[in-house]
Amino acid sequence: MAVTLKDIALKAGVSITTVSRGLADYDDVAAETRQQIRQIAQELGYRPNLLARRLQKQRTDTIGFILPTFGPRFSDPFFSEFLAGIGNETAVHEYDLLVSTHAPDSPGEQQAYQRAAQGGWVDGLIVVRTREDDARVRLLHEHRFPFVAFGRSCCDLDFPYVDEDSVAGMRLLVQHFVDLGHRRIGFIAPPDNLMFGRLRREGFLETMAANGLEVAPEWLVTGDLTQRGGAEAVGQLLGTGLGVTAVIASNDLMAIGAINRIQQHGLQVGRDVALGGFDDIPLAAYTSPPLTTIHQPIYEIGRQVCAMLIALVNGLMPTPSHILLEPTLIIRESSGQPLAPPTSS
Amino acid sequence: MAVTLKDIALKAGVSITTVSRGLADYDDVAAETRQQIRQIAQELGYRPNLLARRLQKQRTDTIGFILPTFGPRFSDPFFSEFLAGIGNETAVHEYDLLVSTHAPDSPGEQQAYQRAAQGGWVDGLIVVRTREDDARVRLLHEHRFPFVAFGRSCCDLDFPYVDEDSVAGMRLLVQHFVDLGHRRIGFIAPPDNLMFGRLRREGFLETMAANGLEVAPEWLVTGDLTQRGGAEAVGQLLGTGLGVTAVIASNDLMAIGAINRIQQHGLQVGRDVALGGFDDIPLAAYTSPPLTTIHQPIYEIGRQVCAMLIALVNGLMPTPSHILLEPTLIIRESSGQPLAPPTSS
DNA sequence: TTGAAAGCGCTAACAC
DNA sequence: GTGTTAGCGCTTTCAA
Repeated sequence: MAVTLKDIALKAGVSITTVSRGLADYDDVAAETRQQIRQIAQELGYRPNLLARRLQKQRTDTIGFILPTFGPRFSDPFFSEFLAGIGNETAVHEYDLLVSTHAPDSPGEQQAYQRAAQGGWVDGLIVVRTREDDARVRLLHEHRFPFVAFGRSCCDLDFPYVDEDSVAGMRLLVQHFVDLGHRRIGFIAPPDNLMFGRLRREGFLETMAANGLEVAPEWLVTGDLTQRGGAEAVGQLLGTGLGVTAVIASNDLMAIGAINRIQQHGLQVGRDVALGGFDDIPLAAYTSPPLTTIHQPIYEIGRQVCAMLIALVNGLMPTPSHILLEPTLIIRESSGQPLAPPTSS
Repeated sequence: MAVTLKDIALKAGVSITTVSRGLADYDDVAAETRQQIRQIAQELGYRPNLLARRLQKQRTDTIGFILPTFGPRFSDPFFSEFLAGIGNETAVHEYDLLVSTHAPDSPGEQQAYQRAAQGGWVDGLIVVRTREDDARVRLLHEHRFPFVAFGRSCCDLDFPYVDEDSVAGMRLLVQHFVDLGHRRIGFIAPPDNLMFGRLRREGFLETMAANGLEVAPEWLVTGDLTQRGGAEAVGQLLGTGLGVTAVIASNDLMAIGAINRIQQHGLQVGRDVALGGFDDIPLAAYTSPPLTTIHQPIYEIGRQVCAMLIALVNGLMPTPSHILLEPTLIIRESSGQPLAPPTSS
């Protein structure tokens, strides 16, 4: 079927070894022979069998990315942006990228990481959406399998990561709303087991406290990071007449869901309710009203994580190996105008 | 390093073959031996080396997906949705998914397909965004390499595909605007070399003609399918005072860019200008105003294409092998209310 | 400068 | 039931 070294060797009347060396630009093969070998390889349309080569070389030039997905789909623009970063970086280094999806903390996920770490068909892994105590991180660390994480985790372990400073980001966002005059601010929190979930929640509470503001327990609702989750959460926040004047969603996707639901309540985002998101996904600028949010260079993070990993599998410990990015506040219309000072009634 | 069959064989005092068979549940190995083998494998934490297995079996249980990207990134929600479909389907069949990105019609792309078709490290390929005369399709067809396309192409070749009926979709959309009373309709066309580009354009022109409506050449602007492209195109359409009352963007991403630009012109989408998109990406329902568009079950298409491909690499010609999906019209607010009949001045 | 031989880790035909 | 042998396609000592 496919053309192999053997075919070329036969046709050229030399040994397989020589062909191999000729094509690999070894310096110890006669220029003439090399010439001829190349010629024939060209004619026959030879392509090396990568599996064979990889088996022999014991490296795959492939990195793996196992996407944690809730539910049957992972159509999260955040990941799509992140994946773009990884994908382009792998391309630059002529690596392949193996993608698969598994529900977080599922047996399937566990197994996938096992397979990856020991099956020898990827050289390294990218771990995203770290959990507070992350079995994946522990597993890979234990096997000394190369990986780079987006997000911190398991604080007792040392491993390379890139992370955004969630606490700082949330501080910017909350302070923005406080400065606009808001005192009663609702928070759509991420699931608590996610590392960034805990940090964003902390950032929120911390900044509220720093401003001497109370947070009633009912103002804190957890959402599942999807649009639907955001809609439901904001529904809870609005439905019961809690009287919050602003809502912070802990990611843009939930914020987008929230916009929709708020409008269904007959309210206008940015006028009746101020709203903020987090991530600055590409579409955040195109919602209506455009979303005030915290910018993360998602694409860039993907690129960087991937570059670090490739360095790592090549035996170079990337420096620095712990990167913490400073987020920035992007003010758009969803956060509205400064509130009139409350009438003293 | 990694535990191999040999290690187990040594420890169990049997041959490598027996171990292999024991673990593979062959029926011709003594229950007792099998028991012991499994036991030891377990203890040692054995994981089969997939490369070796694949090299031997001459199949990789991996399918490839080469994403055509303009520019350095591919953060297109359409693809992210599509990828979700593929990803989940591969998972169901326990296949791996290899993803890479290349600029359309670039040498890199060409090479990637060559490698894939002959490098033996994927069993089949998914081709998307078919071009009218598609080098990729020709190449794969020529090599008899298994692939399934999303989109038709090269009409002289027979290959399995799933496609949406672009002409029918555009007909629905245009007719909707005509029925609302619009007569001067601008069109943001897709690049013409894309198969669906030609078809959507045809659908537009055809339906306009069927309604006896002129299309001034200036009402046709080509965009590059991105938000920015949509914004620029609509800018052209509005800036020169062409007086179109409605604009149809040939995909949602451009429509979203258009919304933005229209607002910058001080106009309101759905009131001053009617706007339509195409694809119904998940965010189309969340723009402001929500987007009237043509629905394609993107996730489902991804799933289906992938399922067909997996059937194909397993030697089953999928039936039917040509699927044409009927799109549906989703009316949201961006297309606005019926126009008042023009005053007869 | 070239070839023979071994081996990467696994599976499978064939013998015993 | 189990072992021997061969081989997937390639790279890489080691001799010639």
